[in-house]
Amino acid sequence: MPRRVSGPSTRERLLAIALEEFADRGFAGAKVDRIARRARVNKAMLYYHFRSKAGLYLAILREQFEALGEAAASARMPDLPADEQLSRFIDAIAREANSRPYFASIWLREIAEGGRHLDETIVGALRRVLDTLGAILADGRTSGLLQPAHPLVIQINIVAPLMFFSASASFRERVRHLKPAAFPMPDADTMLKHVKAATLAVLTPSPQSSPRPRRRQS
Amino acid sequence: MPRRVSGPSTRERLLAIALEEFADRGFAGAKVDRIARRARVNKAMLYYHFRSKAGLYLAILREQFEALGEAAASARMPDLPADEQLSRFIDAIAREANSRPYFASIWLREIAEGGRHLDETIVGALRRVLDTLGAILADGRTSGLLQPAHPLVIQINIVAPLMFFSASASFRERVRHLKPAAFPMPDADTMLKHVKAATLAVLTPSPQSSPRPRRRQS
DNA sequence: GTCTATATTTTGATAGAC
DNA sequence: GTCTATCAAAATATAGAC
Repeated sequence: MPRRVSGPSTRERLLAIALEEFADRGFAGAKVDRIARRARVNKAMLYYHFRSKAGLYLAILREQFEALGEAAASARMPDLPADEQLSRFIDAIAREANSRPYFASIWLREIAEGGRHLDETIVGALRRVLDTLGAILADGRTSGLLQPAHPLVIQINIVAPLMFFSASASFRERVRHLKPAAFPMPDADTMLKHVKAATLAVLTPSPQSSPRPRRRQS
Repeated sequence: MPRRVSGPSTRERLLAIALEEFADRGFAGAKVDRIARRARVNKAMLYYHFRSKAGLYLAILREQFEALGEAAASARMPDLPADEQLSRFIDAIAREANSRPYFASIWLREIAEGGRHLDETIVGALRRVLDTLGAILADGRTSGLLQPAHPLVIQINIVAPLMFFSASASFRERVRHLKPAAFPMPDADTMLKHVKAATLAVLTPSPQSSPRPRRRQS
């Protein structure tokens, strides 16, 4: 990887623009010519660096999902109370969705595609997310802070709203101009707070339950 | 619309197959030739009935989202307690996702596409869903059964997990064979129950709050 | 309503010079 | 690493006979 003084390398420019294109148009909808043109890179260079359109897409998927796995794993701190770890976990997912504006669309598209482009590396990253959450929930169960629950169900209840919200930003904007709603549009932070509140609300044992651990109320 | 004794018309066969193709591959990924071949219909007939690939897709989108709007609206019954209406609303969305296996993918894809293919008819159907939920939440606020909340936030918290779960069925199946998880995969009903529980849990006033309406606990 | 044949464009990919 | 030129396949769409 030659480091230049002259800004992002062609490889990096390709990755950046391709991310946008794949997110906005999907794998089939994105066009190699367009990516190369927008990145101001000769099309042949795309094939030189990534061998094929699929290779380019895979490079992007790997980068995105590995970052996700990493972020999720960093939420786990066995010494913290489980509910706090859970809150960190949700923050981490939300941070990915908000700081990487194209990530949510990519994820939604891959779900719809049945994960056709996700190789073992990426499945591993996703598994890492799920395992992290599983460990946090196990902590909560042990300490009595959280009720037992199915990790995948909880994960979907966290991930789906955050991704859906993030990916639908442009659509909401369009509709806001076309057919304004009766109420103002919520922002990302409102959404995040609600996901947290909902997740903790179901997982927190009801006050009259057995060990009655003291919970602060938000 | 000529009614035959000989089974589904070519138009209906095209719609059915195209729904699958668009859901599995997206608008750009679906191919007109393939749709025609799979539907055992001459390709020219596709253009005869729908004028273009986009026309065919739009017909499908309209049908799917109008059914959704209808289903959602039927959940509203002003005489029922708001929490019960809310439960019916969630059931209605889940029923659409489960009885129309391709609907969830279509929805996720359109979100990712920024709603590029959604015309005013469809935006209207989506608005109908949101308005229905808004009315139910307003009921709940009036009666004190539900805490005030942003309709769009609640809707996303209901819709996104259900669609995500439904659309990811094939992916989960693939992963189950490839890298089995430590726990069994949840089914659609488990997911639905959790979405309901989470939604009601956040929206139900905490016991020590002002009007203290009696809530049954599940 | 249905089919054959075909026009036209787009698209992913590469050869080969520099 | 970079660029020009170009290929071969695929894909949307239509003309026109029946």
